[in-house]
Amino acid sequence: MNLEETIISNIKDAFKKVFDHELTEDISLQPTRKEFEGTYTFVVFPFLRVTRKSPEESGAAIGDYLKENCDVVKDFNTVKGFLNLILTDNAFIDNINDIISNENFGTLPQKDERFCIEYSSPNTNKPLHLGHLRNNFLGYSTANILKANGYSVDKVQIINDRGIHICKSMVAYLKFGEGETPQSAGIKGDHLVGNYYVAFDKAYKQEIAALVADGMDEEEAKKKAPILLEAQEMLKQWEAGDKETVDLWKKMNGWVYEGFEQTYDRMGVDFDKYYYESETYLLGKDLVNEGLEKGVFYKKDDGSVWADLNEEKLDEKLLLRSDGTAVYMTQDLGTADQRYKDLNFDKSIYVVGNEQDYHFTVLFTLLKKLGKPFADGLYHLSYGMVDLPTGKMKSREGTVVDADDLMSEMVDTAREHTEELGKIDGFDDEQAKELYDTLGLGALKYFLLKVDPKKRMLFDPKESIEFQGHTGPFIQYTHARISAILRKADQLGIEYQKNISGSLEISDTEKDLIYLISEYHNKLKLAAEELSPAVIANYAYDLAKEYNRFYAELSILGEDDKDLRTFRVALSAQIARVINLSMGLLGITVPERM
RNA sequence: GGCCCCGUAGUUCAAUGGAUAGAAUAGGAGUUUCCUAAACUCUAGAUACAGGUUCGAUUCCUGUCGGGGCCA
Repeated sequence: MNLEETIISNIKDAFKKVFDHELTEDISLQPTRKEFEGTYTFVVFPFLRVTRKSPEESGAAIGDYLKENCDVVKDFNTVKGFLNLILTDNAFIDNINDIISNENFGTLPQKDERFCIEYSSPNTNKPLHLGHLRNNFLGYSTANILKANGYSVDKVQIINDRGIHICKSMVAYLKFGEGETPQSAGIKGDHLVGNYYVAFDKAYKQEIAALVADGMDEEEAKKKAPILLEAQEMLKQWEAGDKETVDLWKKMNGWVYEGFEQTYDRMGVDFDKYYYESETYLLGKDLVNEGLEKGVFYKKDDGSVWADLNEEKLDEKLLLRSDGTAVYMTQDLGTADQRYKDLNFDKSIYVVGNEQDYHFTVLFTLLKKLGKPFADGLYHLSYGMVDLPTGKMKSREGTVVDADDLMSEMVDTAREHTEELGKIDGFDDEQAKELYDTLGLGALKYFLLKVDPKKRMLFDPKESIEFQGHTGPFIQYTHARISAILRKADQLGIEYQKNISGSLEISDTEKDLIYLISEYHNKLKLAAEELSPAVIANYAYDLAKEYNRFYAELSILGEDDKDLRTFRVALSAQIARVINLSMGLLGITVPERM
């Protein structure tokens, strides 16, 4: 039982003994605000009906009981209905000792629950951009958080590798490509294919303009432009399995996948299983038939199939066109079913932008109506868009921030910054390069993960990514500082990995630090409940900030009292450990030196 | 038009219904014979508006205004 649980249990006893009342509801403690003395605060307002006394008297009665009966409570004060508990120094020492000796600290007991998490899920007609970075970092980090909570996790992505968009790139490549390859052009495959997608759009627009100039109505021109007709024809060829078309499709997608792999590698994300739409786009029709048989879907006179979701206030939804072709929803129904068969998950999380809120609400509702056993375990991790100062990113307007470019810029900035500060003494070239990667990507990941996923956020290319203040590098710097201390402590032969002994007088800042470390598991649980890496990101910042204050306030290696010196080194080591754990959950590495 | 999300310092972000709304950044003032100043300390500055529920509302409810998204 940890400190908080001990106190809660004693508070329950207090209610029993002092007020003769058995508390059935869960009670929780809050951290005491800085301006008051104490570590934990118990809010008594909600229990006044039980105590039948004033807030102050109620708090004092419980405080008296705890002071008398609870070993860890040294004293208390009450302000209005807030009971602030002051703990004994030993309580803190015991607490830090528990953590030092706990090899599994940072990992919660294994649970018998299996998660599937889908993220990234790109199209193969263009490279990854800033929005994908938020998506990937969120998905990857959330998977880490779930694993640390003791769940089994399968990371999957579904690649949108078919359809009219890829045919557009293919048509443009045939027209303008002249046999170019990523090797011959010297650019990544995903970028190369993306260029042809852009080339298609350009040619398409020119053709529309020409047709309109000849007197055609614009709407009609958009449908009749020859290059578009070619792309549509190519899609038919592809669906018919035409060898030449399929070969070209495989070749170009192969280039894209190579490019993507490089990007994922640099991002530091990975997947356990890949799904391809070309293999799943026909799934789902069986489910539609199943729905018809069960009477939850219906057929219109023209043969199209619909679901009536008016009861759920969601309108009517098309599931099969009159010609029998599927829509996205059909496919997603089939994919969900398939994935359940493959992975046997209890919970399945889709990391997809909030512009698709409606789509997923409908999807989950349909699966429930079909009586699928897994439907209740589906969850849409709906994250907000990343806005630029100019507004939303639009590929047509060239306002997309490319993922590869951005990562490179971040690493360059890290290098410039580090050189300016003259901090590369003693680094060889390879180490320096590694450090720039660590810092540049750390800054980027932290920036994108520190914000509540649900909220839209602003990315200002010029000002957003800083290396000072509430940033990844600030936390990384704290870790580097501690590492330096530990290196010296090793030289001095200080044994800081052992439990602390002796009676020590510890400062408020040190108590705050121990309190923060002891909160780690709570934060880990909270982050999993809310599927929010931001919880961890902000926690890591609080911890680093508090440590830097401690570092400035007190001398660690220079402390004369040997026991106190060992304690401070040991505390530092545990802070470094928790920083490492937290940042690891975010997919951010922390350097030993910087 | 219908539905959904969001409005917090100049700016970017915090705050399970709890105390005097926290940080960062930009602004002002300081700290280096001492463990890494990518740091620390001090200072000034915000809940869009109007009601309601509550002992207590940034948080919950209603309306208004503003921003974004989805469906046609």
